[in-house]
Amino acid sequence: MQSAATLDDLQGHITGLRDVFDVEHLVYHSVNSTGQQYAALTYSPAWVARYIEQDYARVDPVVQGCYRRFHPVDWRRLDWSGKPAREFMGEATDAGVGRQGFSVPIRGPSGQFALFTVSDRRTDAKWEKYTETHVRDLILAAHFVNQKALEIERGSDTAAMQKLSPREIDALTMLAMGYNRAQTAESLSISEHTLRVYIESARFKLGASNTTHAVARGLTLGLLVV
Amino acid sequence: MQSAATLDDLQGHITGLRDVFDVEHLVYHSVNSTGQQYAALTYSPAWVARYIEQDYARVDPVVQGCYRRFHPVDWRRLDWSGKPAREFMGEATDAGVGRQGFSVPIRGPSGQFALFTVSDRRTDAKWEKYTETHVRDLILAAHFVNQKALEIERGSDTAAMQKLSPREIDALTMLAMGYNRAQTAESLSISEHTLRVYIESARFKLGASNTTHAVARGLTLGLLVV
DNA sequence: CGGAACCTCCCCATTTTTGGCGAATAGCTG
DNA sequence: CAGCTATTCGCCAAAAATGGGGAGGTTCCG
Repeated sequence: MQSAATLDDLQGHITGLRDVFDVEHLVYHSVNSTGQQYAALTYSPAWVARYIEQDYARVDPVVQGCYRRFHPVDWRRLDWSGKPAREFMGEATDAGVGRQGFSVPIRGPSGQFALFTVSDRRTDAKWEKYTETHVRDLILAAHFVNQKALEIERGSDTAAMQKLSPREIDALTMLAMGYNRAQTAESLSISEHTLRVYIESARFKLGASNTTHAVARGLTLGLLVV
Repeated sequence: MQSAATLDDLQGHITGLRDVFDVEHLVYHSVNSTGQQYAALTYSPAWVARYIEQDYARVDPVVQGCYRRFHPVDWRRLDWSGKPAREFMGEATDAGVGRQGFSVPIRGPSGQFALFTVSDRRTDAKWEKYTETHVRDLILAAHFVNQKALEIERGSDTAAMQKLSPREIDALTMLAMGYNRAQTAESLSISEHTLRVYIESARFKLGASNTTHAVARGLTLGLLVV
């Protein structure tokens, strides 16, 4: 695997940027459409292991909050109410994660989602000032790091990217909008059987086992615009 | 509709930024998960009408290319081969769209996708230089404009954002991965009947007419992480 | 403490989707 | 021009999903 070397490069960027940005921790975490995820970060390995083992991503307000948000966000503006979230925060601070944090969500095609985060223990006032003056640079740094990260896996999913024919896209798009076969066929003015051919060829191209899977893959691969 | 006023604001930002960036045309175009789209741009109304009427988004290499790309991209690096693309380019240049262009794709939660574009008629050499020196500012401007754009529709889809229960997410996620009901139920260690309850309640919450629709909505709303 | 939301289990009838056969026309590309 | 892909049509039987009922337990928030 030559990806090991470049993942190290990414880690190098991360630690380098931490010093540049003068923060305690800096994290880049990415999940692509195939579920593969990798991260480069400065947290302790113990905390990372714990986080994965406990599947804390499901609880972590930073992940949950950023996943449905466009703008970069200060951790204080997230929803920390709820028992699991509060417990999580307790453990996190014990593990050395700063109480202050700022995260930039990044989205790519194929449903890729990444998070670029800085965290620290400054006081509220200082942190406020810090984020204000660094938002722009943090956004650009997030783009930069994500770019580097994408270079690691380039080739693997670009090559596998299948193209769908216009009719196949039409078909899957309507199915994704909730139409069933009969309605879709009527809308496209074709026989239901013809529609089946499209669905099946799309399924084949996408390596999907059924219609729902095909639609899901079409969406996450960015082939459909619903 | 009070959105008319703010859409004018957006248009104001666009024309303002065009002068700041010293380009012929500047375009912001956004599509959200519900299919609503709006744009603020400096192209001629005739060209815009033509574009919509002909559904050129399906052909336009800028749209198609950026939709499956993360990085900002120079138009020259896109794939202009293929008959429809070449015809489209001919019409576009006739309509006053510059031959040079640079587009920044922007993605938000809920499947939102927007495109921030500058276009001009500079020579290749000058354009090369121009983009090199302005990438950073263009990225930031794209974020800024998108932020303004999101403010227009804020409230409409934030309020409608339904939460799914953990089990509902589990269920839809596995279905999106291609598992059928039997396999999904087994994976989740529950009876198939129980699984149905989740699927149905998720369908209800999402206003979906069938499983495929529910999965599609879950994905485009950013509720599922496949 | 009481309501709300979540998780879990079951049956029957009907509708919808899928699997497995095959085949013809048109258009673009090498 | 040959070859490939896209588009379009059909039938039958099996498998899967949906609709419409009902019911008991836990957990959490106000």
